[in-house]
Amino acid sequence: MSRRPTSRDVAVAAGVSQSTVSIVLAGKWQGRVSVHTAQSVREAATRLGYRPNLAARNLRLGQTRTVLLIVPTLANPFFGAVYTGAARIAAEHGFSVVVYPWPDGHGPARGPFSAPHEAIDGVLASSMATDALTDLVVAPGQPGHDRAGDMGVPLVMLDSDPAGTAPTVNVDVADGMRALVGHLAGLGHRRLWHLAADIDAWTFRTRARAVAAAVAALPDAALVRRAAPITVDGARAAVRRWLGEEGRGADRGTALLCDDDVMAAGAYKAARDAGLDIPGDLSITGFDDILLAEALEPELTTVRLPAVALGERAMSALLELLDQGRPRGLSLPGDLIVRASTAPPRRATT
Amino acid sequence: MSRRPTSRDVAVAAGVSQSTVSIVLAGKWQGRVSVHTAQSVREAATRLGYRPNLAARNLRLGQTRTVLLIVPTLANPFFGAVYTGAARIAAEHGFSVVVYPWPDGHGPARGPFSAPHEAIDGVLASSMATDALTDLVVAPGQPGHDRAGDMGVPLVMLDSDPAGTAPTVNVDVADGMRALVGHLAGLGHRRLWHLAADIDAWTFRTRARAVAAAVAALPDAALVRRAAPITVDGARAAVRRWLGEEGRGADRGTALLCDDDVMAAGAYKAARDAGLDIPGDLSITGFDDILLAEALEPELTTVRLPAVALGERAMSALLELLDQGRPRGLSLPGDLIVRASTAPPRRATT
DNA sequence: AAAGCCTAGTAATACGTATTACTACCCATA
DNA sequence: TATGGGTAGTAATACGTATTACTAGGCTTT
Repeated sequence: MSRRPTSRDVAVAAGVSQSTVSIVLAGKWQGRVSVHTAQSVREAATRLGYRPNLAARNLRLGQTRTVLLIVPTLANPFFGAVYTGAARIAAEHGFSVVVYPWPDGHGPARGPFSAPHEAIDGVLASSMATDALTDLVVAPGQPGHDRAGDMGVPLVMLDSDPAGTAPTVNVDVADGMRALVGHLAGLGHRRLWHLAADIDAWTFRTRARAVAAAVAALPDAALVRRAAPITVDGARAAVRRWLGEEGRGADRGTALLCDDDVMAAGAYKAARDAGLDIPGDLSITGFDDILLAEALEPELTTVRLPAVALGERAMSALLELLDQGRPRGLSLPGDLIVRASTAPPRRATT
Repeated sequence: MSRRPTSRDVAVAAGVSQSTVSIVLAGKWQGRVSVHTAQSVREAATRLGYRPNLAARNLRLGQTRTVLLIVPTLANPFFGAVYTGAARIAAEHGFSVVVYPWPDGHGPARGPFSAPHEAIDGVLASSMATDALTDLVVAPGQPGHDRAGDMGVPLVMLDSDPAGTAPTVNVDVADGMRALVGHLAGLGHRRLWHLAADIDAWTFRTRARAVAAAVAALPDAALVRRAAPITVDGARAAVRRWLGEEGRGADRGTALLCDDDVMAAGAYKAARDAGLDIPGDLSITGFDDILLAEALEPELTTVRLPAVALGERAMSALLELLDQGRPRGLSLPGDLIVRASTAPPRRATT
């Protein structure tokens, strides 16, 4: 018999009923089964190499104790840190976390959604476009599509629009951007460029608005924004064009705020290609503080996001949600990390 | 009734039996159900917002059409690329891939293994220590522990020891290292250092052996090896000590081979700390060709691993295994990518 | 008209587990 | 001897699906 052993096989081997096996292996046999019998059941289970069938258990219990963490990409280690935090809290409560990289990055789903999102008890979704999330929870075109989170499994969103129906655990990206602008302004920069991610997600919209507001609040400061893909090459090409078109005049920005560290790496390349010194000719800032930030030369001034804490708090919120609670959304602060990629502009513009 | 609707609810709503619902929604109703009835079943399902319970389906079918990809870490984007390849092939066959970052990196498990590895049809495991894999498939101390892959779910290993019982899909890391040594030797280097990962996994043992053999085959060449953690800081500290102890004499290596790109980033830092020019005073090489390699300044000479292809081939092998086939292990070549971090040694040592 | 076939479904069942309700037995007490 | 209570288990059941075997009724063929 090469068939995988079931609890009934164990029962036969131990000379007891299947119920007894279940009770013993669940550890709930105190006062219901004799020590001797319990021992022989465990022995039989070990001997047969029995492991419970999770599909059956899930069906019976109506839960899987598994949570799906949806991330836009695995190319950015930021989400690995989010996972770490979520997994730690989950483990404390007997839950597992499994990662599902969204097929289309930050964007909405194209084609059928194939993730096993029904065999799970809840979903954590990070930094996704809004459309993607409603598609996730309820198939488009079906009733409830406008009520994401009311149907399907409980959902907690990370780094997403707090105005949605699902609880959100956020990084205060607006404050982070304000800190960067404040830092640059303090150094004397007045002509700022913002290289924005070309993704319609809350987190990026918020960054753009925060930068605009912060610069607007400065006297005699100017801001120009351009969009680019969140890749080294995409950012590099965008900045190269930018410098080619406007780089000659006195109009050129003296500081470049990038929407994330990966884009900053591309900006470094483009600046070097154009013969600009960093930070002498151009100060550059990132966002996230991933590994890359410190590896760049000069080391990148950026905002460190509490990725691990983000994962922890999100998981806690989801557990509360599973427990019929009503978690409040919250927002964690980031930290301005000043390194070597920012300096006073060589020639003051005031 | 806020209970989630079942196929029986749909049946009642459509005025048919549950079997009919199941048949219609599975799309197998050709010639068994009238067009009119099929239509009303689908309409009822949509109206109720019915979605099948996967636990029940999995139990009934005895399969989940889900594969677990176990990776040592999400901090290294290499594994994101492996995922991409695996997911593509899986999707073509109606499978989903879910990622499980091993709690202890490349190493064996500590404490109970909490991954949902039973609710899946197969496992892909990448770059893990051997002990970790046997623990995964069969709990330690149980029969079959020495026959990983014979019990439990089918397993395909990536970047792992081909001598194991599970089929392996590998990168030819030995050839990659030989190419790097050959490149450096061609530039005139004779005193080589190898900064090795302090992990007891096949992939790193193989790299070390390949470097040793390649250097041994060179006339009048010398090699020194040290181990370090696979982190920027770990590598940086190791190289700092190394340069401090041996860096003064003529004994110092003129080229430093690092076991992966992340370690190379740490080596950059240490070299800069010591006032060494790269590649003038010290050539440095990496391995993997992750994003970081091109972002470093100077850009890193490394070996590009076909991560996406690796994931694709591994998934294909697993599907074959699930189909009762006997896939042969295979090994994909890497590509030497020469960038700016390697150059002839400033003063020849011969 | 009898026999067979096609159409359009349905009833019954099994997957493997966890749990609830029950029972048989033994012993102590009245 | 009857009653009650504790001990050590077991029988039965439900979770929701997919599938197999079956049936009722109408139609065609000989």
